[in-house]
Amino acid sequence: MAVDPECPVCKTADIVCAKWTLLVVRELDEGRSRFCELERSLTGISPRTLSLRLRELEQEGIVERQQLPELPPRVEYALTDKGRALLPMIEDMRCFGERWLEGEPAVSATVA
Amino acid sequence: MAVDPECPVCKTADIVCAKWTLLVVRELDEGRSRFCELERSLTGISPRTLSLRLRELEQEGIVERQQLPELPPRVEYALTDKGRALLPMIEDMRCFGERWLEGEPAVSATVA
DNA sequence: TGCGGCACTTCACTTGGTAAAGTGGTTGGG
DNA sequence: CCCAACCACTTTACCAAGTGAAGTGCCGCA
Repeated sequence: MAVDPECPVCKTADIVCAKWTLLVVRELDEGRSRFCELERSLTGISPRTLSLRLRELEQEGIVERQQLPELPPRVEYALTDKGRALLPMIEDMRCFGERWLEGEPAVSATVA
Repeated sequence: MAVDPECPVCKTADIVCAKWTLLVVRELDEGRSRFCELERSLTGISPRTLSLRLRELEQEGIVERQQLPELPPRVEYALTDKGRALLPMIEDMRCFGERWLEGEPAVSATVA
């Protein structure tokens, strides 16, 4: 997926532009969470995609996977500092969406 | 591609997470540009993808397409205000990339 | 007159994401 | 005691997005 491995913007885009990535991060910002909890709050995500995304994010050091030593063994995911460094982007996107994408999906001019 | 049409973050992600989108925007922030110039500066993009992306971005009101009345008719693309509203995200991504993605693509721990 | 540039489009192919079902381990209920 | 359900995922088959290479129609220039 990489475009220019030298360019910080490209490298970041390669990570965060995979579908659901930012939503997973936003969800984990609410607090550590288990697989099935994420599955429930991210309505529409397939377990396969969630699984892939969590593994990628773990490899990138953006989320931390913790297998609790209980029985049955639950698994919890949490954001790392690196992961929290993605939050400003999400905030920018929220602002952009609220300011420029209100209601209609960019149909015609709202001139009047 | 849409996930939750009510959520500003999702709606924004649906636009900016298409491949090359942010790079096109960044390129146009350098000044208005023509199709083949974009093709040359965005090394690796296929003309099909560039064409699709420009059309989508035009529909969203993020870029402006201007057919100059010359012969042969050149076409120029430029950012709108809405398009410039995406620049903070790109800046965040650059920062993130520089701070957290230096050099290695997240191989192993840099603990020491 | 034919060569090259511009602004794309078309086509065949690969990759990424989805939906639905399945797996293996672990309780809890009848 | 055993069947159902829950958890944390995989597997499989499919569809959509992006790629690479080639092609199109228009033009100007030598």
